[in-house]
Amino acid sequence: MSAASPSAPAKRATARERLLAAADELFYAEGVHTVGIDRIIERAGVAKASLYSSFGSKEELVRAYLEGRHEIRRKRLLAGLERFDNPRDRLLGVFDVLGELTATPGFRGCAFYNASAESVAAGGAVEQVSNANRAWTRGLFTQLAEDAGVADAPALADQLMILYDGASVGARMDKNAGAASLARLVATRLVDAAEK
Amino acid sequence: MSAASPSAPAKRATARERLLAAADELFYAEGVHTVGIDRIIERAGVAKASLYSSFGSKEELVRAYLEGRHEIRRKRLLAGLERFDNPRDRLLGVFDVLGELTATPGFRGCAFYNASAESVAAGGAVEQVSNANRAWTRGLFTQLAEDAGVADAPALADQLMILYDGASVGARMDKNAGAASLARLVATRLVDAAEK
DNA sequence: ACGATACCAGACAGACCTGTCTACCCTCGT
DNA sequence: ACGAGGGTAGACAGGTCTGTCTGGTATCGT
Repeated sequence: MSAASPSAPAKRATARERLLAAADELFYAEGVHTVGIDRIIERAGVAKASLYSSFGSKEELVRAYLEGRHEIRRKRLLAGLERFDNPRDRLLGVFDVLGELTATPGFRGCAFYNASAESVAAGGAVEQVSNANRAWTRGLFTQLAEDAGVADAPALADQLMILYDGASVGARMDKNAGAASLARLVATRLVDAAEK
Repeated sequence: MSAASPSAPAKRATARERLLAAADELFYAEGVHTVGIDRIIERAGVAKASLYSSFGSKEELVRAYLEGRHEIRRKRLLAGLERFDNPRDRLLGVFDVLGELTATPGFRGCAFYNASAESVAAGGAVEQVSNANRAWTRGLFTQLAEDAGVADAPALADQLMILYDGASVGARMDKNAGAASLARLVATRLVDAAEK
């Protein structure tokens, strides 16, 4: 644990990277508010001064954590959608990717909603990144719906957002990884009805 | 309970009641973790000792807060459904009641999910009450679906749960009170498909 | 009248929180 | 060779948190 990576020739990750990795794990698993600075620097094996020289404050670390989550999510979704070879499957494929995500062991719901539920500040970092993340998702649904030849793509996107959010909540609260495939089923009907 | 009228000679609410009322407002508006004991006793106009003699710990106060929310929700839903005179409208009416709720000024999402997002303890009070609340909701959907003559009522209930959760999340995160009526629209299709 | 009960006000302990600061160390690029 | 930058270790300040405890007050049933 304290030793460097066994075979990696590369230098040890920078303090900022280790900090971000530790924050990602702890914040997501236990909540932004519950996890203190000390826990993070301990896991990262980093001095407290490094945290503050890298991020400036806890809130900025939280922002960086959420921005990282957003980026990862974006990449995973886009990469996961590549396996489908037609627009309709790509649109519904969002729910397949969600299904894989909710089935992973550490799944604990949407990082943005969770952070938002804890945050006090109205226009703070959490809200900003959350809004950006949701706008991106809505845009993705809209684009995929358009590609699939749906007449009113934004309207369908709004419906799919509800299903997506609902499946995420269901998977977390009921510990039911099947929620996403159920949402996919419903989504299929909506897409069928909206197509053509 | 028709509450104490402002001019009534009735005695002041008991310390426990005022505590619970203060906890309900503050915990829901700002989060369980963010709001400290001192804030609650100040708003309730109560001594700290009264809180601890009434509830024993903050966690038990949180449990009482959520149990109160569950009870209120149960009553509002059942009362709100009485206006409908046929089973199908009652089933869909759940989304009408949700729509009214999400349109109220202080709406901040599902109290149970919010508390759960903040809580650390795996089998703690929050999880217990949340599970009971979700089980009740699922049972309500199932019963109403059965009343409406749906063949596989539990299956439809699971789908409606996703829509319900999704609308709640959408209303909170996007500050969009229209999410519930959109969910109702989708629910209508599902019910139509499931009927007979 | 009297004791029980419920309550209020606030000091206090001990833990934990964020954020700052000093002091030292190690490894680069030049 | 050497200085700068990035990093470590940890003390410290000033708050806030939960929970306990003492002591005083008001209202009730009997």
